[in-house]
Amino acid sequence: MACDLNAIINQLRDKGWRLTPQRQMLLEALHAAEGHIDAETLWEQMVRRFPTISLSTVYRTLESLRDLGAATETDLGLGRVQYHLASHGDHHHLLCRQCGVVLDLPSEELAPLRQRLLARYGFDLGVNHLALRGLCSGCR
Amino acid sequence: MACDLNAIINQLRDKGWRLTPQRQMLLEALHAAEGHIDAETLWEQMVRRFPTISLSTVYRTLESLRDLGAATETDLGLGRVQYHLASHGDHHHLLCRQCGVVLDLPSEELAPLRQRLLARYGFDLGVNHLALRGLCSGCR
DNA sequence: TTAATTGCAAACGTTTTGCAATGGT
DNA sequence: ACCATTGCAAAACGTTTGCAATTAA
Repeated sequence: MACDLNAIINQLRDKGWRLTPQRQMLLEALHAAEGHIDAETLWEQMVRRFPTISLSTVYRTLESLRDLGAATETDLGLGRVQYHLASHGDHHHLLCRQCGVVLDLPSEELAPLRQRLLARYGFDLGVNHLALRGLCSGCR
Repeated sequence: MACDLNAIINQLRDKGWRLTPQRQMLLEALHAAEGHIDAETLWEQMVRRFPTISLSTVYRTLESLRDLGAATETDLGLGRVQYHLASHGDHHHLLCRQCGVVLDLPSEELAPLRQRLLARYGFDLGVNHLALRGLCSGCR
């Protein structure tokens, strides 16, 4: 909610961020998305209320949010890279190859796999961003 | 080996495929790659022996091999989509976010996770193509 | 005041497409 | 001979960048 966003904004300000109307609106739209959203869709939503905002500003703002740790970037292998607020927490994605729906999967669900990959392959699986493709319950 | 490739070629021919020199060479190069390779790298290898081959032919041939089930397409979230022969078998990919190395992971390693996702989310995880990002043993 | 940020337009890298010419079957 | 396939050039796509103008601090 609002307090959530204000906390994020204050953190960003502490890191020297300038809060422009464009950035404020982008944060609101990103928060309202309540999940992953791509740069162009975000821009389409913002341009309705702020007709002069440019797509490059959206891209640059998302990049900067990512660098500051406030947003997370996920390439699900669809055409466009997805973003969400880091405050949404670590999670992976279940991606239906039929209908395209994207479900969030809590990080903990992959704990056993992480342990196994570490023990057997010395591979330290990331706790975020994974795109697991398959068929959702509706499409099976 | 050769018999492997010939079997594939015969299968494709049965489906009405025309075996052009370009296609034969692409299949050889794809086989020689012994793993994932992207369209442009494939083209760079082929153009040395066949200077007039075009990149669009490589793309179109890979697309057609994919549609016929002879090749598998994997978007690892790197810039370029990767391909390998379907005869290489089902497997997933461990992708190091540091050094970029890609390790193959047998499908069976994900069997427990598949069962769990099916039971808990009704989600039928695919047996192929998964890109699991993390850190390889060398980079940890 | 001044350095960060913006909008625009142009560039980028990968992939796709239209079309006339070529070549397997 | 026929139609799938090819090479070329151009377009499409998502994304990044250079630059002069603007603006939050």
